[in-house]
Amino acid sequence: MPARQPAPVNQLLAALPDAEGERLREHLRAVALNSGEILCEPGETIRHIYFPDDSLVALLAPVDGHPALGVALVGKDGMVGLACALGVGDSHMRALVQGSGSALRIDAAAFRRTLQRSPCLHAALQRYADSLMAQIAQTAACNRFHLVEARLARWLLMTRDRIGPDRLHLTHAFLGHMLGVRREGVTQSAQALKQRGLIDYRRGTVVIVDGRGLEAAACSCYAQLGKLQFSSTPARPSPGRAPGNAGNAP
Amino acid sequence: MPARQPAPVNQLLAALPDAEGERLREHLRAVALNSGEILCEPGETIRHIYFPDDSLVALLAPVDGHPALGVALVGKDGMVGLACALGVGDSHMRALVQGSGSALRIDAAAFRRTLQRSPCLHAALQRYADSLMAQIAQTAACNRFHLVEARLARWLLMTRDRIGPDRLHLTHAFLGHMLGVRREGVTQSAQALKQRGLIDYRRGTVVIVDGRGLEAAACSCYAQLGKLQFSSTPARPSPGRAPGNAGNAP
DNA sequence: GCGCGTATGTTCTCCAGCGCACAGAGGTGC
DNA sequence: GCACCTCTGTGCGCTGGAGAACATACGCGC
Repeated sequence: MPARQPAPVNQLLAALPDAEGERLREHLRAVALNSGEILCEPGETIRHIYFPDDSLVALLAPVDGHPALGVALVGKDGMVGLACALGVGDSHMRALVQGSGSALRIDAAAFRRTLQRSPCLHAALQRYADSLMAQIAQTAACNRFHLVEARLARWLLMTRDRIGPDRLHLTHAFLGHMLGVRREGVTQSAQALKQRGLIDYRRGTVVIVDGRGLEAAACSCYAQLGKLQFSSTPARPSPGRAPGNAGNAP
Repeated sequence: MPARQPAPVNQLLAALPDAEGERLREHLRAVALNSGEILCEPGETIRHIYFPDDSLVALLAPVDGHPALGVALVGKDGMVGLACALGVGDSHMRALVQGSGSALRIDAAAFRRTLQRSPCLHAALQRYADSLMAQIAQTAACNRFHLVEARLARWLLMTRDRIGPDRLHLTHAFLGHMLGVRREGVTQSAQALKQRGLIDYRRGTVVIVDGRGLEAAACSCYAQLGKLQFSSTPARPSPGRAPGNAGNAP
């Protein structure tokens, strides 16, 4: 079947009025992001802003000894380098490509200049900042209270929601880093989900078999965030709020 | 001894130029906040914005069964109701008063109107949003990796940094809610810190005896955030970055 | 179709923190 | 000074996940 046909385009950009969109697009350039690539390190000055299309970027919080913990996912619903939009030059987090794909990139300086003349973009990014904060806060609580299995299910669903297809390219070790647990813990939880027929996997690929079932296995944080995430960045400037899961029909 | 003498005033407001400050102050009204009071519930529309002076507000992330987890502290360095400043009407978090004291309050609608004519305030709030996000992300990682004792030390230090005096009014049970652990766990960790002469406590009051020692007992997240927190909202527009612990001399 | 690197499976011990139940010990109000 | 309530101390057994050390299995490249 032909994947990636619906031309997944970044929702923040898609929602812009023509004039602003045009102005921004002059500086945007399509780039390919490869899984494992690091776009930004904590403490580093932000040089580029990324608007993912079908790529997926994880935001990681650094901790002394440990490998950094995944606190948020940025896909076509968001952007990487938000701090720059908020007037802060340095990033506080590591931005790591979790899913290969394309994104639109813009130089930080050009972005800042353009942003000053783009009230709609500015407003959208502020709303996005709010939703990202909610996502991070929820993740904080989730990491504290929920078991690995539920958190794994949540992360898989969040990944799928942002890239589209049910086939994800992820290893257990990678997921372990995101969730802040050992690789073995991921393997065990994944096995449990597999045995229940919710997912399948094999050497670096995870397939979501039963999305509804996986949602049931995930912690309540998933439903909680689903609501927030999509209502804050509606693709169309229509009045009503979009329902939680749009475009994820089997 | 006369506490609260140095007239602690909210730093976000103090940094405003006269014109903007004046305009905002017309709508601000001093209110007393009492420990345990809830200023905002998740999902609720934000009605008032608070700029704490010597009061202290904790932001909590809600989770299904559990009591909500503390993800950030807002004192004289910040504001409660940030979502409103970002153009979002509803809060995603619970705002719970952790330390009694005074704050300046403004009606959400009036705040929004004033904000449109206050570029400096607007810029400051965007930077604050960024720093708050960093704080929440760090807390997420901290909760995942660090032991209760270190996290307790961090929370106490963060509390002190925002209210000034070394005497904090907190029960073990309350701290347990903030840290997402049992009250007994707090008791044990607090005992350990007490035996090492770092803190003392007794029936709802914690005293920081050895601040430097407590910093050593806290996890690296404290130092990490100290840098971020205070550099992003400097009280004076002087060039250099403020060092981590300013104004906490005994 | 062979070999090697990477991904996954398995087992064991250890421990921080949970849940529960109850025992003091300060304060407050009458 | 008595009753009462809230805060703190302590002792269980239990378990999710950490750490570590392997065994297997898949698949790419040559």
